[in-house]
This record gives sequence, C-alpha cells and structure tokens, in this order.
Amino acid sequence: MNATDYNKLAGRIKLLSHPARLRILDALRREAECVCHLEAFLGKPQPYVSQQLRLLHKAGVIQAEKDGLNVFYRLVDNEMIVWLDHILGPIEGEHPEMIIHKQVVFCPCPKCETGDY
Amino acid sequence: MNATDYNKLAGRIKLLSHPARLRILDALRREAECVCHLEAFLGKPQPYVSQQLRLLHKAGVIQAEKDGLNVFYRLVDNEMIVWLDHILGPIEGEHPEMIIHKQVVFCPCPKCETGDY
DNA sequence: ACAGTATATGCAATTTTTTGCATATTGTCA
DNA sequence: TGACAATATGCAAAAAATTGCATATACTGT
Repeated sequence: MNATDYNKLAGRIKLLSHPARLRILDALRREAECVCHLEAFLGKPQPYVSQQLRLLHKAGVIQAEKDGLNVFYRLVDNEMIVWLDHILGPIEGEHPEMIIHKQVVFCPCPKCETGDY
Repeated sequence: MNATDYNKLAGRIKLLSHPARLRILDALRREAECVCHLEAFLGKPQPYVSQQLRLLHKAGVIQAEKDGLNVFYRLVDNEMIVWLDHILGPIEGEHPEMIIHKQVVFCPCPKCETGDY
C-alpha cells in the first residue's frame, strides 16, 4: 500500500464516519429504502437526507431506483457491505428502527401501499 | 442501536478516516513503534505525528510506553484491530514501509540500537 | 548543571464538513 | 393543464478537522 492507497481507503472510510450516513447504510444493507422512510427514522429534514444520499451516491456506494414519485436507494458496494457486517455486526431480523417506523409512518410509497410496512 | 450508539461508533470510525492515522495504525498493529520511526515513514514533521498520536491516545486506541528518550506506541484496542484486519487485510510479513525505512533511518532508539532495524 | 535529543503542547490559520434552508425538478393525478 | 407530492440541487453560515509552527517538557550523557 502506497500513500495514494491510504488516501483512497481513508476517503471511503470517511463515508462511514458520520452518524447519519452510518444509520442510512445500516438500514440500506437490509433492503432498499425510499427517501421518505430514511427521513422518517433519521428525524432529519428531507434535503438533509438527500444530501447525505448524494454523497454516498457520488462515491458509488448506493444506487437509485425510481418508482413513480419515490426513489429507492440500494446499497451496491460489496466491500462496504462487508465492512458494515464487521462494524455493526451481522444483520439479524428486521431493522429495529423500521419496526418503530412501521407504527408511525404510513406514506404512499409502494412499500407502504403494499402493506410491507 | 440507538442514536447515541451510532454517534459513538461514527466517532471511532472517524479515527480511521484519515490517511496519516490509518498509516500509523497499520504500522502499529504489527508492533509498537516510536515516534521517530512513524515520523520517518510518514514523512511528516514530528509535531504533526505527535498530534495524530495524541488523538488516538485520547480515544484509548493506543498506549504509550516510555523507554528513555523515546516513546513507543502500542495498539491496544481489540475491536479496532479487528476492523483494521478487515479493512486493510490481515498482516502478512513485515510492513513494507518499515523495510524501506530500514535502509534509510538509523536512529538511537532501542530498536535501532539492537539492530532490529 | 548544561547541552542536546525525542516528544508534547498550544494555538492560530486554513481547509473541509456539516447543517439549514430556499428553491428547482420530476412525476402523479384530477 | 394545474395543483400537489417526493426528491434534488445550490448556496451560505456554522462547526469541526487539518495543518503548520513556535515553544515547552522530559530525559540522557557529560
């Protein structure tokens, strides 16, 4: 590993080093989520959430899929998925924050409409 | 995991998200190093190196051991060691930068004097 | 005690991140 | 088409991290 490699690695690690982004990634490694859900359980304004998503998207870590008015983001970076497994522990069952969310939020995104939440 | 947990975790990850600190930790996970060696292969001024070390020390990730004029730093955070294993890959053989360093630096720290380097 | 060496500390300047918010864009439905 | 809803974008203010450097401290050998 030369100096450039360390720079690149550190840059990727920086994506994880922010509470909001870490929470987003923790949610996304379970399944794709739309902005409205992330907004709901982060408790942050929508432009704020979209900006963190933009960061992750520009780095190629997540991918956007449009479905009508909603945009679903999916975690597509395998290395990052492995890192998250080791840092946050493996995924077990449903995301706790999503369970809370289930009781509180009911938006007209496809997931909510089909009764997934 | 609640919001506070994510904050703490992100804070710890932030320690890794800087090229100089990442390089320092990569070196320290092999064996304890004194500041003069870290300074040599980072190619950064000594106060700069000491400051990054202070950050890591305050977070409890590394420990200082004095030996005469020198201070040897040791990586003592097990979780961090595991993270580094997954992010940087497992340790194999000698640190490449230390081999270069072997040819270039010969300081009067105990390691150099005993011919370890 | 003095000179020299390794490391630490403190602080200001700079740069980067984070945050907040107004507004733009895009798609839906009536 | 017009009103509305979900998301994106741009930009400035605030906060935090990084960097550089002068100087302090601690230890050694003479």
